[in-house]
Amino acid sequence: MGKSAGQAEAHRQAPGNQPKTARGEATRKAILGAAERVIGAKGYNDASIGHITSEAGVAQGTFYIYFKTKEEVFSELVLEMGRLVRHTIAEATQDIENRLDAEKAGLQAFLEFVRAHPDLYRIVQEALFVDPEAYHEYYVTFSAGYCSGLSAAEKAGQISKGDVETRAWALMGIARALGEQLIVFKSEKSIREIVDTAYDLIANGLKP
Amino acid sequence: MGKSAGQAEAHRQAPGNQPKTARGEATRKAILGAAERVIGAKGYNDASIGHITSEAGVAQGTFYIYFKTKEEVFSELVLEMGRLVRHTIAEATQDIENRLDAEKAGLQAFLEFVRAHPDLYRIVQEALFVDPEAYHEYYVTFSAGYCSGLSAAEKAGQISKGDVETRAWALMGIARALGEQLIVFKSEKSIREIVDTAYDLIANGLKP
DNA sequence: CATAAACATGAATACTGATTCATGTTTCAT
DNA sequence: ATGAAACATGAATCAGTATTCATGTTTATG
Repeated sequence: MGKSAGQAEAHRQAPGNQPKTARGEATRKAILGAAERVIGAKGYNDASIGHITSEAGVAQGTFYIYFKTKEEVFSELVLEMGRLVRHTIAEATQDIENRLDAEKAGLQAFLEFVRAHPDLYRIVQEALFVDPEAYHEYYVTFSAGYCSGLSAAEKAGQISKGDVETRAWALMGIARALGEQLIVFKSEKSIREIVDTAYDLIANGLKP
Repeated sequence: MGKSAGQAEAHRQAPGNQPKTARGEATRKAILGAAERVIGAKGYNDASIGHITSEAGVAQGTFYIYFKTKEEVFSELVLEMGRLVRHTIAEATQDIENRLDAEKAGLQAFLEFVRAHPDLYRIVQEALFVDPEAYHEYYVTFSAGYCSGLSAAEKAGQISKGDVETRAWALMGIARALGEQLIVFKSEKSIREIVDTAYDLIANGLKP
């Protein structure tokens, strides 16, 4: 059907333009990286195309060769962030049999990721206002994975019974809040300490 | 020293202008209420002063009699929200001796509040980008109260030992995520169900 | 090399929306 | 009642910035 369909990753809307040479590829990457830094630092609205292109070292018009609108780079950033986080956590937990251990390793990987990419983190938060659809996709996808993991663990008797969906949201909420404490509130605690405390809460609860 | 200092509530920066008659008071309230609805619905950036004043039924210039800038109404909304939430939770938990019971009642009150005021909820989220200082104050104040509550409970042997600060953030994270699930992701679960599941997690953890 | 496609430029366009201001109207104290 | 302060108006100002476009430059390819 028609022209060859480019890479394997298919999304909604046609992107502004896929680069067709190495030069184009590099420029597009430069713009995307600049957008990540600038939007992460100043927020979506204060990050002008001018800022982004000058950070990328290209002219203003060049932006529109690769992205249809300002919102489009933003969406792409959010999507990329989602893939990256899922990949990071999956990798950190892939050969851990026990769910509780996986929970701990996953939380640690997440917090380390967040500390390493504070910009991307803020971008996801801002997506709720700039691109609600992307925000939804981010969390829904995440939640779905979480739910099936919890179901399996429940069946295997590794964790107690309980509504998996609510539990998934609660656990995501813990991770998110601890990540936020780390980067927005600049906590100086070590990730190790945080994870140990959180794990104890997740595994055993507060009961004496 | 100088003129009488108005009401008891002192904040940073001088406000645009405190009204001095009943008429002014009413107008100011109308604008604040309109701002809550409009900003809550459209977000900070898409909510223009024109929208807000027309929703309030006053002329555009009237806005600036009571608020110095657009950001100032926003700040005020965030501050108000903080007081309201704390008040709601304090009231719901005031004569509960046991910390775990208080946790449950507090979560329930919070979720009910959030469901009743979805606009105010989104506004606090957006504060991270529009007015980081107000955002900080919101969560830091909250966290401080939480920490002292947990410390006391720990000393009284009502809950197990553990770093109170991390625990406080984790618990706030649970509440926030469940609130978000409720209004942003339009969950249809009853608050009762959610609270029961979350309470079990908080009290007993996931261990089988 | 030649030539078309891809890529790059940055000035010009177009529009939005916060804030100001000169001018009324209402309220209050005397 | 009357002058001053408080309140209200909405058109005009002013600035920022997303997007377009006419014009070059580079790259791939026969």
